[in-house]
Amino acid sequence: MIRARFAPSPTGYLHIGSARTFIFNWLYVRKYKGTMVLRIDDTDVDRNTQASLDSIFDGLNWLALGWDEFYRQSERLDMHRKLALDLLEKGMAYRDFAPAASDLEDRPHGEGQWLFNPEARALSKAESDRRAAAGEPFVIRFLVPRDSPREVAFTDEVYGPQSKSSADIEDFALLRSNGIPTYHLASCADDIDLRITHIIRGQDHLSNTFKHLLLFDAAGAHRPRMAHLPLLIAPDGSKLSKRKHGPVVSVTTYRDHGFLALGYINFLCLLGWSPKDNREQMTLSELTATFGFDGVHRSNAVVNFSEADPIDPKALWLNAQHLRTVPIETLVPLVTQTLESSGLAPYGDGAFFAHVVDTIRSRFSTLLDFPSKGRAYFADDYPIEPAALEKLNVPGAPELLHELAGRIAQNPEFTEATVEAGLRALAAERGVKAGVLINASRAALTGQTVGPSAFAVFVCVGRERVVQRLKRV
RNA sequence: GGCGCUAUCGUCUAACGGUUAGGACGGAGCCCUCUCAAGGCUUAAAUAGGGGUUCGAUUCCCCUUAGCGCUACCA
Repeated sequence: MIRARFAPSPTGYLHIGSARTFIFNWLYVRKYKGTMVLRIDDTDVDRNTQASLDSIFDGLNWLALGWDEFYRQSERLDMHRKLALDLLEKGMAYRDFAPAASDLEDRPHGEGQWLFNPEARALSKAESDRRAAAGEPFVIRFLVPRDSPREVAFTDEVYGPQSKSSADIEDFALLRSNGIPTYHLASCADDIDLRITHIIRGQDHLSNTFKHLLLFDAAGAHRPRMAHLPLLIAPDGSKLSKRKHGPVVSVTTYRDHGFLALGYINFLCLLGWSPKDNREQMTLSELTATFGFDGVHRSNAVVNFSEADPIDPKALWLNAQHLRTVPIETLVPLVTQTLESSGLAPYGDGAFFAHVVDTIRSRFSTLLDFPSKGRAYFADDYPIEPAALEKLNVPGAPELLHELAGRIAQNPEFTEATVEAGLRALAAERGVKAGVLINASRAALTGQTVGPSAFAVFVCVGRERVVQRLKRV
């Protein structure tokens, strides 16, 4: 039974790379009918914020993939501490009474010096106990085997065989002097306790894995399988960061730009993973069925955004593909919601509205296009574009449109076919090219020169409004 | 500095030693057409550099270069 976890820390909003990590975990778990654990890694009390936590849920809820179990590390600190204390007791960890390096420059960079503090390691148990009892602050460090260095090795599901000499691993901290566990301790203790079988996370943790393996071994626990994912980076090759790149890296940016969750998920999956058969647009079940570590890359992928456009063009294209292919009943509520947040509302009954959405979606890319480009279908106060005005200002056009309005009002039938027949007949009678009248109609009905077939537009605008709009030209 | 990871069109990627190095986005052009999309067709665009191994390297090995990660009492 597979158990995987997504473990964000609430120290910034949910960013695009984290979202992809979550998605890959989810896909893998669903594929093998396992359990998805969401765990909030909130051990850094100074940097945790409620806003970050909200942002994580905001993003995750929008993705709507869900999870099976939920935990917060801050509620499990005693269990983490117990592991550190056990290791101390067994002599696999030691107290370091040296004060924390306050800034980067203070950190030892000399030959071999960065690995550990020899004095602290050499401290006798009695002396260590005495100083601790006297109330002197200390940090508990893992005692990395150093006298007889050994190779710490594992096979990463993505990066293959990995190995590092324990001589190159520093005595990392387990428990801070304030009693709060570090990330390494909390993460491993929880992974053990939650019986995590697969750790799927960013490649930035690849080097940390050696430390974690040492911890798993020391605790006498089973090592989970490891799968590291290539990082998502900015066009200039730098790491995605809030400070440097702003909200473009936030998941909610895509939501707020009118993306379908599926479009976004699909796009993210194609960053660092490939189904290898040239498929691009895929449904969630196709992704679930196809996903595997063998298709995951080892090199970082660039999210192609710019200051002018925060959205990767390929993401936009993919979203457009999904926008025109998702089941219409899935799309209708989303469009309704989008219209409502723009102060608009569906026009006509459910079936009519669905027909309109279905007709106009084929040239839209995001949900935001419905209230903007599609405004004329849901409101009477739509703007008339200059190009549309030109179509209306063709000599004789207004009279023809008025006449057309009259005939449509007279005709009991109102379908694409009847409208087309009527319009073409009128054009023929007056010796005008049908195209002129068609284009003028679209301009009058939508204020735009672009859009669906004009006859489809007539039907989507609806008879009443068609007559109104043609007459007021 | 140490350790680790990575390197194919501008971007996402395919090619598990033998291909005219393929697809997609974006760009350019054409077709279709009542407009605009969509769709179809065409086109420009890549194996970081240098050594090996091999009959033959994008592919395997080494070096260089570049990028990234870890090297915190951050995660």
